[in-house]
Amino acid sequence: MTADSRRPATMADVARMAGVSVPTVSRVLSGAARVSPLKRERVEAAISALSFRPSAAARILASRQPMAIAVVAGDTSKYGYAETIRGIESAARAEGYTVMITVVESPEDEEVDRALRLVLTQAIAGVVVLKFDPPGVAALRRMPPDMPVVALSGVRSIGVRQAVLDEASAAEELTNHLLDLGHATVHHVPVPPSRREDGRTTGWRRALRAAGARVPPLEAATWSPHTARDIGRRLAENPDVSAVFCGNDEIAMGVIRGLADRGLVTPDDVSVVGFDDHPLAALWSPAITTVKQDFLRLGERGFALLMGAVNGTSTRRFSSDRPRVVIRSSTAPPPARRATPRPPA
Amino acid sequence: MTADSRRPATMADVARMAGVSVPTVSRVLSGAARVSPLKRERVEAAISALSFRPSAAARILASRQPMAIAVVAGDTSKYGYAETIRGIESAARAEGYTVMITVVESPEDEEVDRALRLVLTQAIAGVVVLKFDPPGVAALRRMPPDMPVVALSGVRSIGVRQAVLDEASAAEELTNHLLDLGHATVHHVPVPPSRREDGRTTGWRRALRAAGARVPPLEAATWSPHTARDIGRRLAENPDVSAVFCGNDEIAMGVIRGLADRGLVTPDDVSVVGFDDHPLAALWSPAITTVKQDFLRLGERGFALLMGAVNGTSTRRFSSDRPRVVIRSSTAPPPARRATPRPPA
DNA sequence: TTGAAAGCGCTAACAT
DNA sequence: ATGTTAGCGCTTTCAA
Repeated sequence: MTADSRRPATMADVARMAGVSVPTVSRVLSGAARVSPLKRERVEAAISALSFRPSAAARILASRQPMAIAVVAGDTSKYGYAETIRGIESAARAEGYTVMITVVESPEDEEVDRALRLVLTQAIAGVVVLKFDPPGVAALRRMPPDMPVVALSGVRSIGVRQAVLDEASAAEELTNHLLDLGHATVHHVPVPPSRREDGRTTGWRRALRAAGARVPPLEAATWSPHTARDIGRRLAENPDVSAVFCGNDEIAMGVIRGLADRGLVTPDDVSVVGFDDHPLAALWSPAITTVKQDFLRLGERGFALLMGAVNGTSTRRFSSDRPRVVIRSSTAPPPARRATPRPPA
Repeated sequence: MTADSRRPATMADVARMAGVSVPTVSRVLSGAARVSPLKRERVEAAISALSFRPSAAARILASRQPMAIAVVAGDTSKYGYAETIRGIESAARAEGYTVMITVVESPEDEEVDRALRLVLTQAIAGVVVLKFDPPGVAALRRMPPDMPVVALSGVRSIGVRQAVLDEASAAEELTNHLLDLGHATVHHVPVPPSRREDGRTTGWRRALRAAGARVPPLEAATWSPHTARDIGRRLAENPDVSAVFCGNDEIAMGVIRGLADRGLVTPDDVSVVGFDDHPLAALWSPAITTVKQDFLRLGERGFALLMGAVNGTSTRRFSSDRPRVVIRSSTAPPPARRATPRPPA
């Protein structure tokens, strides 16, 4: 008479126990249709007596409405990525959606397809791609055309539904801040490159060109601040360097430290700026002039765009936000004559 | 004759096009049973011609094997959390599992249940709970007993399958390092509290007691390093303070900065240690003495434990790892007489 | 090696 | 307001 207790309870079990039909149980659960108080009560009693939890797979199969979305990203734990994901998750949760995360480790087709297969094999309503790096770009390119997709990134591109942070404009403004202080030019240490030049570098170059300033060669960094420290030491040897625009705040911290290793003080000898407004940027000594990127909102905007596409409630394909320059203590006018670097220990 | 192109292709479409039965298509896809090369080839051709992607919901319904797990956490973007999640995701991906993330914002039953309902309503094989904070503890408590669960945390507790980092032992060792340098006692700024005292605080207290040192009152911090900075300024006023054990590296950075605001130099005037080995801890000035926590491996170990439970391949319920003290430049013997703090500006 | 038949547990359409 | 009837798109017996 009683259901096998090794097997999870089904709606049929609940219906039997409550003396109603299966659809009535479904109605109680969804709250969509009216059910008489008596039956509703009996159903609820049966549900908790049996610890019934509805099967997501069956629900999705019958209703064709997956209540999950996927996020595809080249990384999840670096500051900007983690914050963006947090924004997506919180917006999704507010709408009753769950977020699946899959990392794409490299831009090679094989690796991208393997990661995408994992995701596309799940029951999802759509995908948000973090197009911050080559794996993200590659993943976006290989998404099936019938899947609702939103790309999140720092530069506008064509053809995709996307939410962006206009990094180029902010980078231009930041570079101009340094030029306005009197620096003859601004050196640049970009974040590890996407295939295309990123918005930060584009904005920097645009500002220098517009000001007729010399455009110095790029210094290639990695995501590790320790590499940036080495770069800082190297920049210290170059007397032309009086201002450095770093691709993000962690790189700026490394560069400042590297300059300090050679006896150069920021901002007295060399001004340094970062990007992102990392939570520790304001705490650094000196506090770092940077650009505040609202990654949390980027994630929220991305999710909203995706929902518009999924529900057909909106045909908006684009959402842009302008990051804000935050001036702190790591920038100052260039010194009359820059200190000579202390030789390596 | 041809399938409605508005509707995604199903296995039946593929079977029809390839001139085989539906189960044969299924066999080709799963690779489980042998299929004649000819039919296999025709099936594969049909699959790509129709851009067929199998329905996850249907597969899970029929096979009862969800290829996803859920992660429940009080936060996702703070360093330890993000790294742990990264470890879970990469281990999961290697086994063909996808990871769903849901945040529990507060420990109140209502909020916890709302978040859990979201997760338990999805097709998942099991759950990993990040039991680092009160929401995590609450979530764990309210998980249904029939769901495979693994808890990840810094202290061992009973009854749950869990992977832990033995924070108490490491904290004790770290505190002893300071006592061995000659400090009369060690002040403590814990991370925001779980209901129970965390392992870091426990280890600190244990070391002081064992050494017969005075146990100073706790300084309540928040997750923000700026609060920690205020605490640093306050500690500067107290001449008894010669060594400070901070609950994590970000708090240590704040405290160091706050002490510096009052003219006190680390480690000359006051030694400061952190916890976690945040990527920026080594770059800070001075480089911070801390405890390296391998969150990435914690996540991997947690996933492995969960798989053991899900597949019944292993009955292991516990996995422990001992974090490692990393001595850098923020600790030194106490000064003969500590400098007097510079008055607030 | 292959196909036919029978579900998996739910929702939706329809009838009452 | 409620029950009956049909699927949703797969996997899994079972026969052949």
